[in-house]
Amino acid sequence: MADPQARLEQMLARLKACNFRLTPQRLAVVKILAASVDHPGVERIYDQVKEVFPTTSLATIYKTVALLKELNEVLEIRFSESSRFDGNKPYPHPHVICLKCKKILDPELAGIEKLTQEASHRTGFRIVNHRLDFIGICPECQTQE
Amino acid sequence: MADPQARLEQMLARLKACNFRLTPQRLAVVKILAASVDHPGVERIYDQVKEVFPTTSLATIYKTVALLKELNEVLEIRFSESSRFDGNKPYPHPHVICLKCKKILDPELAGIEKLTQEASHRTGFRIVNHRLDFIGICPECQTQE
DNA sequence: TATTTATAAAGAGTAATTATCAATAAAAAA
DNA sequence: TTTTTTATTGATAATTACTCTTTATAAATA
Repeated sequence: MADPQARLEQMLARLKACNFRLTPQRLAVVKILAASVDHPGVERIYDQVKEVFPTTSLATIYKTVALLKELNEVLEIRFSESSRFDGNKPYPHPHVICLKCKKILDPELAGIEKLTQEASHRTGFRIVNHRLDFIGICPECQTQE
Repeated sequence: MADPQARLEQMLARLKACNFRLTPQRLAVVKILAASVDHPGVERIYDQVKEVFPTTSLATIYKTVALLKELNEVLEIRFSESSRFDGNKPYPHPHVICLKCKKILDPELAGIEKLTQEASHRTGFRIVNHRLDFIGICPECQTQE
C-alpha cells in the first residue's frame, strides 16, 4: 500500500495545479480515497463524508470521484451493478474479488506486462489500459459454507 | 474460433436436454450467438432477430441470453454501460477491446492459468472465474487519429 | 378436444448514475 | 476589506440498462 499521507498530498497538489477549488467536501472525499484499501463505492464514501458534513449531496461524491478519475488520481473498478474506487493505487492492477462479501484485495502478481506485450503484438492494438479480476470466494466466506 | 455449426448443435442439444422449448425466436438468438465472433450486445441481437420476427420483444432477447448463460453456453462480458456476449467461446478468456469502435478480439495468450494459481496462493481465495481485458486502440482506428 | 405448462409480448418498475439549475462559497480583483 | 467572478454544491429530475409482472399464446400431454 502506498503511503496515505503522500497520496493525500499528491492528490491535493494535482487539484491545485489544475486550479480546482479545495472545498471541505472535496477534502473529505480525497482523504477517504487516499487512505482507501478496501475499494469503497460511492455509497460508502457518501456515508463517511456525511458524518462530517451532513448536508452533502450524493451528486457531490459522484462529481468529485469523477474529477479525481479524470486527473488519474483514482482508479475506477466498474461492475455492472456499481463502481468501486481505489485512490491509493490509481493505476491498473489485478484484483481478487469475493463473490459473497464483495471484498476486493490487491494481490502482488508478476507477469502482466509480458501478457500485455503479447496481446499487443498479436492483435496490433495499442494497449493503453487493462483490467484483470479474479473472482472467487475469500477464506473467511469459505468457512461459512 | 470454434465451428459455428458445432456450437449451434451443442447449444440446441443443451436446450433440448434441459427440456426448454425451441421457439423460432430462441432459435434465431442461438444461431446468432453460435456464429458470433464480434461479441454482440442485446441491442445488436435484437435488431437481427427483428429482421426475421418483427414483433420480437427486447425482453425475449434478455431472457434467452440469460437462459443460455445459465446453461453455460454463452459468456457474458459485463461493462458498466452494457453487456456483450460470446456464444462461440463460452468460457473465460482474454479480450482486447478498442476504445473507439468497441471492437472486441480474442487473442491467444498463454500464462493465465499460472497467474490464477499465483493469485489463489497469495490470497487464499478459491478462484472460480476471471476476467482479463486489455483496452486500447485497434490498428484500423489508429490510422484515423 | 381439454388441460396443463412453457414461453412471448407489452409495459411498468428499479437502481445506479448523470444532467440540470438555482443557491452558495471560494478565489481573484478592486 | 469589499466586491466581483466563477467554480461548486445540493436537491431533484432525467436517463439508461435491465428486470419483473401480467396477460396472451402456443405447444405438449392426457
